[in-house]
Amino acid sequence: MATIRDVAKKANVSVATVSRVLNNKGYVSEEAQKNVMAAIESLSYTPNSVARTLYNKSSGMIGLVLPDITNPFFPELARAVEDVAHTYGYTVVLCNSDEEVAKEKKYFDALKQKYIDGIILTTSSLTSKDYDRLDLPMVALDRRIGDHIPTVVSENKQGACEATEHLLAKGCRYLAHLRGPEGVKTADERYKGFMEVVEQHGVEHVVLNAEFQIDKAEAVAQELFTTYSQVDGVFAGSDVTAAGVMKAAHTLNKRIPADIKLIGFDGIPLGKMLVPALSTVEQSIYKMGALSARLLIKQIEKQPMASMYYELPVKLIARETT
Amino acid sequence: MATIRDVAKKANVSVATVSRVLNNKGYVSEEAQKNVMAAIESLSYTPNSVARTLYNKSSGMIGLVLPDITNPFFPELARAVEDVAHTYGYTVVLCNSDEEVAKEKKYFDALKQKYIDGIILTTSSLTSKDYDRLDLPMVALDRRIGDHIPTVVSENKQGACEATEHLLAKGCRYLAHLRGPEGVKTADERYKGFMEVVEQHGVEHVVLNAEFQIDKAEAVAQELFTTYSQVDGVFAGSDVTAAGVMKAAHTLNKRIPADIKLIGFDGIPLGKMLVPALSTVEQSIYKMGALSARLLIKQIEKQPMASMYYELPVKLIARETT
DNA sequence: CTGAAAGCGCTTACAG
DNA sequence: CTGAAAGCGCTTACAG
Repeated sequence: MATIRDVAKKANVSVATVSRVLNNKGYVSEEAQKNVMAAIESLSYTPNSVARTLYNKSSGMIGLVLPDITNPFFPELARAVEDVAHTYGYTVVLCNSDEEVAKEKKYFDALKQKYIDGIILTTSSLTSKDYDRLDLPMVALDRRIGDHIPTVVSENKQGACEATEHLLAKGCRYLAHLRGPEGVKTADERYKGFMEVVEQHGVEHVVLNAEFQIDKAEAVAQELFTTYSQVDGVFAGSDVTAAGVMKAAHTLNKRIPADIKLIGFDGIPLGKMLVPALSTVEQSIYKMGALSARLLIKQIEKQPMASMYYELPVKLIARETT
Repeated sequence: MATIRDVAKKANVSVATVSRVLNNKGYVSEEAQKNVMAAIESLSYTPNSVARTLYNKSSGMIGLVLPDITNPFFPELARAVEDVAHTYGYTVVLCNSDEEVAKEKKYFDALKQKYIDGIILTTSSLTSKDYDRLDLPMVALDRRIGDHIPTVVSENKQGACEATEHLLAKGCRYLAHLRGPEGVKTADERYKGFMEVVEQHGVEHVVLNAEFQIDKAEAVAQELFTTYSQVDGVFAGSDVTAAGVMKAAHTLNKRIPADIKLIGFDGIPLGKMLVPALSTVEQSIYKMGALSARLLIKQIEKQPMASMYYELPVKLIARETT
């Protein structure tokens, strides 16, 4: 591959002026400019980005740290991040942390070493201080890490309220909520929304923990339907959880929506594929990812951010399970 | 961050000997070694990988180019690639090409610029020559690009034969195949397997193109069930296709498996979540990804490869739809 | 407007 | 066994 030296030689100028035209910085005579352009063209030269990175301490790469790309919530998020990054000329490094502290730290070290420009976090295994120590532009996506880190989440509580109201509107009188893991902010918010509505309406209810996992959800739902046979409406903490509920209902010969109404949360593609199609509270997953990427790039490029905290609206989608 | 200079100063040696202990290369006296180690420790020094990359022309990064991470076949593949890469100390750059020539080329330029060490391709928009010109270690995953590029695929034809035989064994007498896009090797192979079995058994059949897309599959299946009401067995070219078939059956009040038996292909998590659970031909997706990554790293590190072509076995999983 | 030089943080012949 | 020096391919003060 041609280097800046080759171009300089061919254009009969110094490497400094080649660099100047490359970066559009400093004075360059029209003639020099023309010669350099021609030389670049004829050598089909492209500047070596590693050399640039070494000097500038900026790599044009951003890290996307998530628990597991295999979880159906993340591919769309990753896609959005990558799309935005790509249009702004950034490259995305993918990191599956499995929420393990050691793995996350190892990734951070490696990324920092590579002069990564910033990181989007959908995990929060480490403490707020650990993240601060990184001293890197960051965005917290679907998580909250601290007030000083720009954050993008959905209106989880609001969505949970709407889902619960929806079940009541459909005539349910005994509600169950299969919540996500305690301590995970999104799960906690959804739980709060559910509780607020059932308490306000004084409706009977039961809450069980399904950890956002399908197998766990299926097992918990089996138990639920056996122990609380009066339950006629289920708010699942996620669409994957809801899929588990549907399997359990099927095994126990409970009909959805005839015997039990069911609504999920997330709006992942899965919901549409299920039969009957799953009612859900749809998050703007792509928008969340795209916004995070834009916020990160703004930080990197030292542009002002309008706000440090974005809560994106959710949308109730009534399909066939309610 | 501390540099090699700082370490050298602190250890009272030259940067050359620090580099020697860092790389475990060349002679270093025990004492020097000890001093350097201590200095590294006390400064918590880690070598700057960008500087290393610049000199070595090797970045420790590999590119994963796929059409769209949002397609449920790819997350597990990406996860496997990332896991293996990570254990060997490599970092993965994610690229969604949408099968667009221009995008793919742009990615390649950017990756090459960054001294990427190798690329795993699950796309094949460009010509074989374009790939050769890259002059980079490569592996073709779930695609075939050329004989000189190591390739990892599944036994697609064999799996299709088994799926078709399975439908026949379950008593089906009029089979339909909803195939994937023509020209895509995996889809073609599955089609061939289907045809081989139906012709051999002289069983009535019809083939329609569903492009591996759920909406398309649903529409095509609706048409299928209306036009060919005798069809009692469907081999869907992918699990996503099968999900579309299930939706169409539901709308038209065809019962699965009572009226129509259905089997998919891929073994993605979706299949287990459907009700009834989807019978399918399971590919070892994770293994394919892991093997590709290992093959790529072998090439990068100039180790011998046992073979240029790997066809991994598939497994028929009879669940509730047959 | 332009070039020589130093520097980004490493590695590796080359002498000694 | 060790260090001074050149070089990987850029960028940017600094003189002129």
